[in-house]
Amino acid sequence: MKVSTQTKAVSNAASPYLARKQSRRGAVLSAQRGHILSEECPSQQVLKNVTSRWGVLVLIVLQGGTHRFSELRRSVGGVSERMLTQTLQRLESDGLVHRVALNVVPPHVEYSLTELGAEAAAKVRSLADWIEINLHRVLANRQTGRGNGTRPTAVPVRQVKAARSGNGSSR
Amino acid sequence: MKVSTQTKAVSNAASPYLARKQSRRGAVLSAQRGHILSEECPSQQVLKNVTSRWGVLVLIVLQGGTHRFSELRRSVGGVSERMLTQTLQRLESDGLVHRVALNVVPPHVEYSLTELGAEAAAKVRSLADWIEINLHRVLANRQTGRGNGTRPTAVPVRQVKAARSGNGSSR
DNA sequence: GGAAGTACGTACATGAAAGTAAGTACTCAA
DNA sequence: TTGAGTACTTACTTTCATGTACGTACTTCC
Repeated sequence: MKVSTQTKAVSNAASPYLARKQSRRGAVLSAQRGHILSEECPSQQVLKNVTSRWGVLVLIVLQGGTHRFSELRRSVGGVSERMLTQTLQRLESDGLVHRVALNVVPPHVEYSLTELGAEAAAKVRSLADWIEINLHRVLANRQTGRGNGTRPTAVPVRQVKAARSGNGSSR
Repeated sequence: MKVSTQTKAVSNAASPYLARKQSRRGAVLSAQRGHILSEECPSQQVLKNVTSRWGVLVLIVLQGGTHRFSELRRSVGGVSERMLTQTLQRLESDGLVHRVALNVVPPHVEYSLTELGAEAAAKVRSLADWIEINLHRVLANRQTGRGNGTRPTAVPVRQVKAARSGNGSSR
């Protein structure tokens, strides 16, 4: 019953999407790039885990070094224990986070980034940094109320007979 | 509460989260970084728009140049018209995407990245590229079934009396 | 002359993500 | 002796994202 196919259904077919990319980078990348754009490509799942609401924040915090579960909970702000657990488990199963449970009675678990995780975290943080730095530019845009100016609500055009859209505009 | 503070509640208070970061970067960044980690910081909303399932893909496609709505729909693979519209509108209101509607009868609308959007798209793509290139490493991890090895399901420790967790582990 | 294409808007349905609350087995400080 | 802290799990609920379907005002293709 709805096994939350999240972390599942990926382990089997680990083939068609792993096309060798290093062969002729640059060219292929901008031309076809059929991987992440095609649905059901496992990379979309990884992307989701990494860019999920809490995933991003956890990766950023862990960039600062090893943290205990409760430290993470306090650092992130707003996470519920349930969500933090789930996020960490997904990141762990993707090999981005390393978990070490000390076998003591008041539970003590330490989380840190793996090599893989450190690389991903760097990318994620780069994005986050950009957003924080440019936030004012984005907010400025929102206030000027773009997004509904030219929008014609329905199709109010009436006497403007078609202009034959026979131009390739792009590509 | 529960005003669906999503797209709202951002326009007014555009202040406490816009702390000047450029002043003493590096240092502050790794030390406090209170912005994206604190809930209700508008940057989380921007992050969500940019890293949403379709947001990422649209940005990547638009990096290839101007596209019409229908071109985007075909390029992305799996998007419904509704979702594409919504995604584009959010990106537009964030000032990342520019929309030009030609006033002709078979509707013709062109979407392109703004300067701001191009910067964001570069970051996003960097992440996406990393994921595609390292996908095999992640998938390899999943198959070895990490994530439940050391996990003690409940609290099976019994005779291991507390080891005084009085260490600062990190930070 | 009916079908398909265009770029949406809107209503409804579903499924996934997230929150809430409680339980666990034990320790330590008050 | 009560309360808080630890690192979770499980069950249940709510919120949100997304999908599906249909309408539109017109044109072009078959």
